[in-house]
Amino acid sequence: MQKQYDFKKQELKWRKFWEKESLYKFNPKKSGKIFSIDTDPPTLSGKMHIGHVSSYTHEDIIARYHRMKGENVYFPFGVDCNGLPTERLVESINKITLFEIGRKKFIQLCQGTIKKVLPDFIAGWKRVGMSCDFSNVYSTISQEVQKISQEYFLELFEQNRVYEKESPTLFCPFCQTAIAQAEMEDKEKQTIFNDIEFKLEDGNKIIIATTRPELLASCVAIFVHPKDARYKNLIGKTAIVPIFGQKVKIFSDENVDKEKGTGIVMCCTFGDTTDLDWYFKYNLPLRVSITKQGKLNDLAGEFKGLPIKVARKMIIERLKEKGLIKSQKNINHSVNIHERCGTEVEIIPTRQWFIKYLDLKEQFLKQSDKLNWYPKYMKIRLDNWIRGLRWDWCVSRQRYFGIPIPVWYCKKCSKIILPSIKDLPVDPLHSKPSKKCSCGSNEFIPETDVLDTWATSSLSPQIALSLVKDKKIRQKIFPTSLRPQAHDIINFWLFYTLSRSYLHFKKLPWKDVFISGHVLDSKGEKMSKSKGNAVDPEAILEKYGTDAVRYWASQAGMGDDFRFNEEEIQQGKRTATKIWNASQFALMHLKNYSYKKTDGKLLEDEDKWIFTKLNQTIKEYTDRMDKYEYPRAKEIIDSFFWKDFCDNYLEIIKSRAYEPENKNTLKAVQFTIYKVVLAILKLYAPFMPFVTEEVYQGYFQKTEKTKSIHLTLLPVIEKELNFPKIVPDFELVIDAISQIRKYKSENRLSMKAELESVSIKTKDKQRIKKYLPLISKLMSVKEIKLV
RNA sequence: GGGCGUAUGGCUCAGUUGGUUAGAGCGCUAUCCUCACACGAUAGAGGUCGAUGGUUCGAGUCCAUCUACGCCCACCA
Repeated sequence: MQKQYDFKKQELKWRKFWEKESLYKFNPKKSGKIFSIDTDPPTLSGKMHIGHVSSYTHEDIIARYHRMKGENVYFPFGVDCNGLPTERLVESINKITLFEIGRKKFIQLCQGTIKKVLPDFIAGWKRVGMSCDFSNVYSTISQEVQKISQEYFLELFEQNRVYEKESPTLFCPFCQTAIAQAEMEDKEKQTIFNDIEFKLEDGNKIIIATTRPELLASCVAIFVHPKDARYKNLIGKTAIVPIFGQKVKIFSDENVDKEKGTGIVMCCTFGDTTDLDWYFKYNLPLRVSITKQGKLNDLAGEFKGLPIKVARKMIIERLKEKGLIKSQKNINHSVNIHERCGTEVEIIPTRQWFIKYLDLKEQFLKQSDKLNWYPKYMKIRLDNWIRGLRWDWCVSRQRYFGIPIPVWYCKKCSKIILPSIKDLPVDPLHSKPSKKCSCGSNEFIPETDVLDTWATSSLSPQIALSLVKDKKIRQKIFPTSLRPQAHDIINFWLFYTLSRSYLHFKKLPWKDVFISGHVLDSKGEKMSKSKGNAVDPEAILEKYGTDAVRYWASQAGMGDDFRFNEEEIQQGKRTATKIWNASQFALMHLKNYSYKKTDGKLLEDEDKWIFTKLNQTIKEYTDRMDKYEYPRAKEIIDSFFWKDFCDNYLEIIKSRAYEPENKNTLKAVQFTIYKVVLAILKLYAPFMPFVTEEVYQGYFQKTEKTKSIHLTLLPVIEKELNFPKIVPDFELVIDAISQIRKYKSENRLSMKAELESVSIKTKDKQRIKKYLPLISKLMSVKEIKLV
């Protein structure tokens, strides 16, 4: 008999089988409650990482569980091919830059490259055993999705929720695009804190500390703290900015930190978000001295054209020449960088499109209240984020590869022209409005900006829905039952989807939200390519098999970051092997058995005991799974399978199975094995879909008829097979066996060594009596004395 | 600075509404090649539950304070 379960062969075999049979294809006609999942479309990147493996395993376990509960599971799959990450990928694969080949060619290249890499990319998700409907994968850049995204954009336009405005915007000079608040990250950087001397009109001098002297040309005001005794007399006076000479007023504001620098701060348009606040609060003049390219402009006079960092050096040099730098020190401070490229973010007034939602904070908070959060405490993160919002949602990006903003401007009267819905999707660059402008002009300027990726992925429930043709079913799918996602994008994807759903439907997009954590390295540190501690999922899957890796992943509870742990994967592999081995052994005794329900009446006490234990297991397992507590459910089935079934039940019934005293006792064993093994396989199936399928197909499929274990229903508690009274009696038996095992172990005897006589302690001499023959046979003891 | 979370044997984690000797797996030690499985079995050693104080007849489990770590947000002149 084969002693090793060959996972490699089996996993490939069953993956092919599932795909060929369209096992997970959504069937709108199937009866039963619909369980719909707003699957997170992974961002198209070269390869999946280990974090994907874990979070997608989590949602797949949930999906498989609900499918086996008899629900009609809608589990779509999509890939986010939109925007900057794809541009970057395409550039690196093709070893070109978009500037070299131009917009039109670049977009074509993107589309071509996506086609090429997508199948391999998706294959990763198939490999981890995802039970999505892969027959109908969406891409966020497809024509269909473009239509959806543009249509909802137009809807917001009609609601007066979309506007365009020249406004100070978070801008990435490297990516050449506006970005959203959520796209910023902090980074500690070393810089120089310069104490610079300013002259006052009255001839006095003040010292201002700044890390950004290159912005002197943009200085529009100076601030001190209203309660700073040192500078009370400065308030209201006028200072002269060195080098550039503009005169600026000195104000007082609570936001000034007295302890920082000299306690006097210059306000530039714009150095940071505080400057922005002051700009609006005190209605300060606008003096922009840096360009979108991150260079100084005309306002900077002789420094014009210099990149920010170079200009900083030059201006410091100039100040030094003039003796205006009083001191310098190195400090570490954190700056806002663009999370996609690491460039320091600037605030530059540009014309952008916004979705107006700042007025809806209260409503969003209410929506958050109504949502079922798993785990509960993640809600606070969203609420904090909503409360802290300061900007409307900037949805325009000055990028090439994305969904175009469906807008033209009349060349003559500048009016905004929208396409009609039936013409969507449109690319204003390559098409024209179907009608003349109301002013009579037939010439238009196309909008060249594209939509922010999140403006589209925030419609993921609608996108997923669009794959289903039947309208009635669509109504049942939305709001979806579940949104699974990781905690790092609560402020992005979760928030944006929730807000879009409110704007368009005044509804929650989902009933439940399930948040999963991150995978850390074995030391508990974040994995990253630069650190070199990232684990390659492919190598791990290759080494241990998918079931084993899923076993590891399923130890992470909701919301918890957890460590990569190769030992736990090994444990998963052992479990898969044990399932396979125990099944082979158990099923060996069913060779000439055909399952009959009436055999359930022939049960002996150990059979009744294992059935009762099974029922307890089913109950606890189901309770946990319903609350998305799959790690506990896994432990429950582990313990039942390994301890109760393998270590005890199978040992106890061996003699009955090998040398039965009569037909009935054998039938009872066979009946029990049949039902319990099948139940174990089913309970493990959401976690370890491959090995359970292998065993099911090798035996049970013939009798159960269902095409795959993954389409079967979970075992339920059968009243006629529940004998709670047996359990305490049998605990005595297990205890007695354990005592004899201990005696043999301590005396270095083999477990099969024969003993003349042994004494065991028991709580209840009367009740254990009837089991003494069983114990003595199992443990090869001639006489058992009760103490 | 605001918020959230976590701290239980060497490691990874359970411990539900406070109640008798704190659990599991891995690792470790010893024994057993027991006719499914040595990726196995049996047994054993090993924690007083981050710290301090409090509530209580009784606290890992509630309260307060503190410490360490992680994350989110703000600041970052």
